[in-house]
Amino acid sequence: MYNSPRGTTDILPADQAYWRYVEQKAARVCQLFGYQRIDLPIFEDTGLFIKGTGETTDIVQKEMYTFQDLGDNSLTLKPEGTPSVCRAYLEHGMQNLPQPVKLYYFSPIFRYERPQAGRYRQHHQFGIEALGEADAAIDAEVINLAWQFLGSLGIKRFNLFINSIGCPQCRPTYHKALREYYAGHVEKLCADCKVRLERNVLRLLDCKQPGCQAVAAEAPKSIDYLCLECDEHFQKLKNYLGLVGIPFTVNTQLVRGLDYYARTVFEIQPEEEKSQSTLIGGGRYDGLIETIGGKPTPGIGFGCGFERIILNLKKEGIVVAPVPSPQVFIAFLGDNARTEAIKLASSLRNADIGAVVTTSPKSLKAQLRQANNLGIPKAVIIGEDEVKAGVVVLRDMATSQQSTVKPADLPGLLR
RNA sequence: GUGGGUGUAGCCCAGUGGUUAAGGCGUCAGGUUGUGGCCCUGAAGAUCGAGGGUUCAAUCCCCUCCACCCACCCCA
Repeated sequence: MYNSPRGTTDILPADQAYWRYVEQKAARVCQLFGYQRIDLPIFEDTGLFIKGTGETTDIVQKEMYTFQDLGDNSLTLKPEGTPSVCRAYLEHGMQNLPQPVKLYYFSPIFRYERPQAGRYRQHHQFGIEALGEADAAIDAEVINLAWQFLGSLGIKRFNLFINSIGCPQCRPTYHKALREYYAGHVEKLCADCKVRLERNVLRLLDCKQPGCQAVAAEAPKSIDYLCLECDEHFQKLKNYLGLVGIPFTVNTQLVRGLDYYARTVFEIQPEEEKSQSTLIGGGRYDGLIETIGGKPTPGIGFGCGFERIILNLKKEGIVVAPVPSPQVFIAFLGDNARTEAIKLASSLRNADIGAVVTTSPKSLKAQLRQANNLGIPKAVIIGEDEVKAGVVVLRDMATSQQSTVKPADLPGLLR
């Protein structure tokens, strides 16, 4: 016996309605905002992530599924979507398209992590990216799209948090201030944070240890150190969000784990926050495309985990429409009827009507039970008498009403 | 990677150091001759997560491993 690999799950027929629902809502909201679908490979050259995602990130340092293929190339199963999209943007000369280029994707994502509720080694993301536009209006649009998406799913309680972490011009000043501040409080920090102080000061801000939180609460805030341009950008973003009526909270301790973020970062959380609860996370990555070999090009986007969305749909008791059943079940009695049943099913399908026939002969009782269990609304019954008369019996499963009809009339009656 | 909890049929679960491991849901089949959903009856389905150990004997005790859940970490 084999099990699915650790941290992976099978998406069974019983759950498909949720997946299709989320996918359809996502595609619809993207269409409403003018974002176009792009599908990308699930593995990429390892270097793309080392450079793009960033060498110091946890993702690159300890979570990638990296392997050599038979041609001795180092490949990596996508640990996130953004670098792939940027690679495709460059590879296909999308700088020459009207800017911004607005894309969305669905992709499995692979990270070697310890599985937990809402955290998997293979999960599925819906993501969008807007490339080639620096104006804060696009930041607001991306956030707006995320907001509308959650709303369209019927999820009621969620909150938006935003922050600005500055740009390469102003961030050094802030980092310096942060380091100086923390230098005075080293003794109060947890072991992890002492390491972070050396490696990635920003991360100190979102440590969950009570001692560290107390220190972080008093720490200098990035928004107080923004350069003129970054500050203006952040003010504009807030204005645009107000314009479309999206409530937000500025969380000055919001930092994201990827190296490439600049200026805007944001997260959407369900109201009752738990440890693996972030529904949507994103931000601006103006340096990324240059890092992977393009001309300096601004970009912003977000990622959204299907599994967590569906967890919340279920938690909020949102009922989704089931994947529709075929319209008709064809029951037969005897070999001659069987022949007719198979031919009839085929011709109904050609007329775009879903039809199911029992594959091995069974009692009529068993066949109707099967129809019932499949949720099929109509049954056609063919016995020897019907074959002789060239008719069939049409039964409505909900009302139990039956009538004798000509096979040729069925498409009209069933459609 | 660290710590804690759990692991009995497809699902939910009872149970015991020793003859055929209980029940519910679901599945399948019957309840007379060609009719589903309710009800009744019956059947199939479990090497009691895996491996090792203790014991005359282990699903139950011990160890290891694996998986899932929870927290840390990280993130979607």
